Amino acid sequence: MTTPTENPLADLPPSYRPANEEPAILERWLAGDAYQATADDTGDPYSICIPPPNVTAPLHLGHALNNTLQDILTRHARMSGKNAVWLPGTDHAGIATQTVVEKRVLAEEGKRRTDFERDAFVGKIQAWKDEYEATITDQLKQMGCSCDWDRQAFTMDEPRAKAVREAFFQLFKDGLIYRGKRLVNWDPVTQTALADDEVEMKDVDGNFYYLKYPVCDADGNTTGDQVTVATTRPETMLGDTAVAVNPKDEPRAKYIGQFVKLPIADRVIPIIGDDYVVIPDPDSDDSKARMASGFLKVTPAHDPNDYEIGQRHDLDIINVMAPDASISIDHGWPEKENPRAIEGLQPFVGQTREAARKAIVRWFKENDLLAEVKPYRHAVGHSYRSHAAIEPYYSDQWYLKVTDDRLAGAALRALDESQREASSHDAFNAKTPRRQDAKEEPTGPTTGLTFTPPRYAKTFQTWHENIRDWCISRQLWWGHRIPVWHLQPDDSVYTRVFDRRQPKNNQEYADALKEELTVLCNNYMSAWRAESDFIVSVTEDLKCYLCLRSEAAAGAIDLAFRQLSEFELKKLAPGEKPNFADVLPFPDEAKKDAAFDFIEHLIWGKQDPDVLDTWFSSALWPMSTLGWPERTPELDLWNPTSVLCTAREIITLWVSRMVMFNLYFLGQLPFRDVFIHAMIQDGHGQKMSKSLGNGVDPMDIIHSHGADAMRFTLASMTTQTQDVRMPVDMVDPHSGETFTPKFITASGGVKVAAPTQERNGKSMVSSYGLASGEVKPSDNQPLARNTSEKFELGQRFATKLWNATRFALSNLAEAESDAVTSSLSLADKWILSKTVRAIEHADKTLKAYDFHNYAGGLYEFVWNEVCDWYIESVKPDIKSPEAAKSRQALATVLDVSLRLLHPVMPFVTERLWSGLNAVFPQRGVLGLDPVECDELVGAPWPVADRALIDLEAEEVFPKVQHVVGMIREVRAGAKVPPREVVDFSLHMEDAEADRVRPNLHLVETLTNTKMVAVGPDIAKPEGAAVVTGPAGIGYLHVQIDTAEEAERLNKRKAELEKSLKTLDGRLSNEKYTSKAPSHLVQQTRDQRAAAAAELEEVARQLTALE
RNA sequence: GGGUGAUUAGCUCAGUUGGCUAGAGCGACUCGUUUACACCGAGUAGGUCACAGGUUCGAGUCCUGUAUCACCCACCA
Repeated sequence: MTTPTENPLADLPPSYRPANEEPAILERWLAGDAYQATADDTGDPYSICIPPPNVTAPLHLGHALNNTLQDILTRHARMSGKNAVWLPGTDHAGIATQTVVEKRVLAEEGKRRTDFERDAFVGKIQAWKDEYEATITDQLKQMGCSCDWDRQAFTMDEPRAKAVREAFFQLFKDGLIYRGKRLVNWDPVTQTALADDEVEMKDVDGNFYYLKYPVCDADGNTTGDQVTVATTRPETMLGDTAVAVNPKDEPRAKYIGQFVKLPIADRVIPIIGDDYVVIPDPDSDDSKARMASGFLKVTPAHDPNDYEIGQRHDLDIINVMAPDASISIDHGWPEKENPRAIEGLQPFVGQTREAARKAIVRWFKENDLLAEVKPYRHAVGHSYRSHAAIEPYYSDQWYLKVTDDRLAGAALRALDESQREASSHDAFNAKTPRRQDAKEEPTGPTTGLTFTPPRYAKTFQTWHENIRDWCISRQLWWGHRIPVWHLQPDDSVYTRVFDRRQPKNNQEYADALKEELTVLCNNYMSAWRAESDFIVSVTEDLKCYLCLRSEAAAGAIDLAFRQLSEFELKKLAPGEKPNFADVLPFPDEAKKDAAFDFIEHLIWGKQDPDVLDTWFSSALWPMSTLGWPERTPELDLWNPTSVLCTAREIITLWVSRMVMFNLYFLGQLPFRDVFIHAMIQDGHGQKMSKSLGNGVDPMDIIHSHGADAMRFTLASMTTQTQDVRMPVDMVDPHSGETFTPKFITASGGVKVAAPTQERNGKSMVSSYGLASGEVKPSDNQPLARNTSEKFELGQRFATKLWNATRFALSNLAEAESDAVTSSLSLADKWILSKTVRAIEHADKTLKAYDFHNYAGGLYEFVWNEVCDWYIESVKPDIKSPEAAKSRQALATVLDVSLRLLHPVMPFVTERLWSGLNAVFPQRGVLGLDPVECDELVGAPWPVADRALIDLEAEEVFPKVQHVVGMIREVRAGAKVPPREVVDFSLHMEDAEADRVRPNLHLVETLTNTKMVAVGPDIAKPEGAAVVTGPAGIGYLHVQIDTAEEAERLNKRKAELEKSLKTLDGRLSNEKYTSKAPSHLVQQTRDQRAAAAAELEEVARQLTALE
């Protein structure tokens, strides 16, 4: 039913300008709550948690890709009738955000973090966060991301903080969080510990220094002998506590048991035997064996291997550095009473690592103790944030025991069997026990974790098989404060415990102390009616910690101790009790005496100043965004989520930890599907990053090409094997011209090469204040917008779709009513059949996360099949009364195309949808009856009846295409003017001709010819051009140059002879005909027959020409 | 040191379990502005599928080795 409206095309402008259309569409979606989901809706649940972008900076193209893919999945799920939700949010990104704010504050105010109170500085970071969270949210909205914005989360907002406290508490209670004094990866610049995966290895040029140590006896009397140790880090020798030799090292093993007198530090240290030491071998393949001296200096406080050796041999651990990695005797130096040592050390104290290294080497040289220096290139860990060299540093940190089978083991077992590699790891023989206080049976899956592409399963597996405990504390201000308070019992508690329990060792002492403190705390807490909200932990060295579950509990205890300090309890006489009653009104008055006991015997320690590693809160994301620890309907419905879509760099940092936590706390996987997509690099294969200045703001691309173009291009570039290269250009804001800056990494700086174009002899780059040569990244904030020609693909496609729709709508609107009965033409049947296949292809590719082929398939369908063939076929007659069915088909094909494309190009399809609705509201053909819908965003996904697949049409239409192709080729070759209508006759076998004959008007339409004869006995008209091909032989009735004709025919002849030779060779091979599948052999025979027939004809025509 | 991926047209990339006479987009060249579209249409050229062996009737595809590039992991003597 065509119901022409007033002038529907008035609001579909002739050319497509995304910037003119997208904002209004976005407005309509947001106002109409198009993205919202509720937990009480029916429909299969579908959920995705956004990988929360860091609030450090605006999003770049990598995010655009990541979020485009998620939006495609979400919109597809929503259209497919699922109860789909996409949960948005951002990550506080502890160290990263704090670092950028520190830099800004230093640049703008000249102040350092330590010039502020903690709360004041956190306020500054909070302001930064607010700014960038708003920017990021706006970027996502403009990209068309259909997140449920009412559910936006932040990893540090109150609901997420609650989840973090709860998770920490439970892990603490279950004994999985412990305090340990270990070597950590210390970043001396940001002065915090880093996790193993926050350390980047870089090759650096260094030296091997060979230092001579005098041998002595146990009392320090030198024997005159010397041993030579080899080291890359001479400055750590101040902390040496042994020299090690391999016991199997024949010539050197005799030194074991002797001592050396450590120079400068004036310390007598033993020579010990340890297998770890590499035996020197100048001919070895191992560079270490070539460089080794056989004597290894052991510095347990400054080298992880030495630490291990130290543990084995019970060596002292002497830290010789301050937290800023300068040489210091105030952080664990044990020999301050040795005046000779102090005197020797004095020149080095306060020097940086680098300066101390030179100074120590100089000292050894001056004292004739430097044997040799050899250059050596080796890998050194650097902070991924400050890029400073990591210092192995001995300090107290909190650890999560991820090595526990309940965590790493469970994660390993979750991996789908089809993706597991053979492994003897213990975890595969174990079974995860149910957690003690898990309240309800989990209903979700615990196994079947599947990676796409599958190779990333190996990364996951290897990581968990070699996992080490996770250092979760960070010495930062921006993050979740660790919910642990340090407790200090007074002496009377220790005495009481010791007297009552008579502990035999430290462990027993610690256990007894823990019980005692638990009773004390319990009394206090129960007076506040807050039982079981705390856990007391006592380490082996009798340090006491109190972990609190809730803010309320923390508040209660904090209140008590604030009062405590006011009363200055210490000043009271022994046994004298202050009167708390007035200031501490306990809910349970009966227990208040016991509560006072608690206050009296504990000196309130402060809350741990450290914060948690950012990834701790990220690990809870699929739970915390859905309301955990509350048992919300959302959590029940949408956890496990449907898929995690991310880049490979955070498989270990994030994916692993989400899997472990979700399994641990909820007993089920956070998701079963993990889709790992490509990374976007710049045109030179370098990773895009803001610091390199090659990061592209998606808003620039939206500005130049439109959001749909960006999305479509990104999706179609994403294949499963390769990273995506995106050459970055810049647009001159004044002239609009594009030029290509070149970015070359050079020691953290960026080189801007001369631009490709120069105007008026003046470099365009320098007109932006960018000189050629080294510039600082911060100088490189482009005034010009970035762009990339890559996005023209999507832009052209959007325009094509726009124009095809305009054509259709103008004809549908102006057409007469469909009173005359009509039937579907060959072209109609063919395109409807292809439409069904397009639906199936989209379904299949989306299910497989094959975005490249989803986008590519629709591009092919719309551009080639619909536009180039179908529309061109129906064009001349589409308005006629007889073409009513064709119009129905055209509208339907357009309808389906818009639906299929909507997930990847939501804006333009939505815009065209309203045009289609206005012009042709009731569409659909038998077998494909799309449900009407006002807005495409809420429209159902098309479902096709396979009965609409028309094999006959799919066979005949290509024959028409063949004939058309033949004619066009000759027309172009013969330089026939396109407007000129030329007669054409087609020589074809009868059976074939019968099938093609009803559709000859198509050939006429598509080639601008007039078909004068078709049949088995068509003779060549005098002087006509010959057209040959698999479809038959035709004669184009034009006068043609004989030489050109012969040349063309000879060329074709050569092609045919070549293929005939190949085919004959195959067929004459008996092994082929006997072993290859019969249908292939038959196909070869058919091909041979066709080629032979055409060759014969070509040869005959050639003879005739001569 | 270990691992993963890549190497296909001038450029950027596809190529599913071996059947290929190797494809697409961009760029190049030739024609063309007939009321959807020059952000277009029609046509053409352009490839020893990195290299060397092997398996097979048949290899871009599987196996082995080599080279180059990228990324990840690894305790800095």
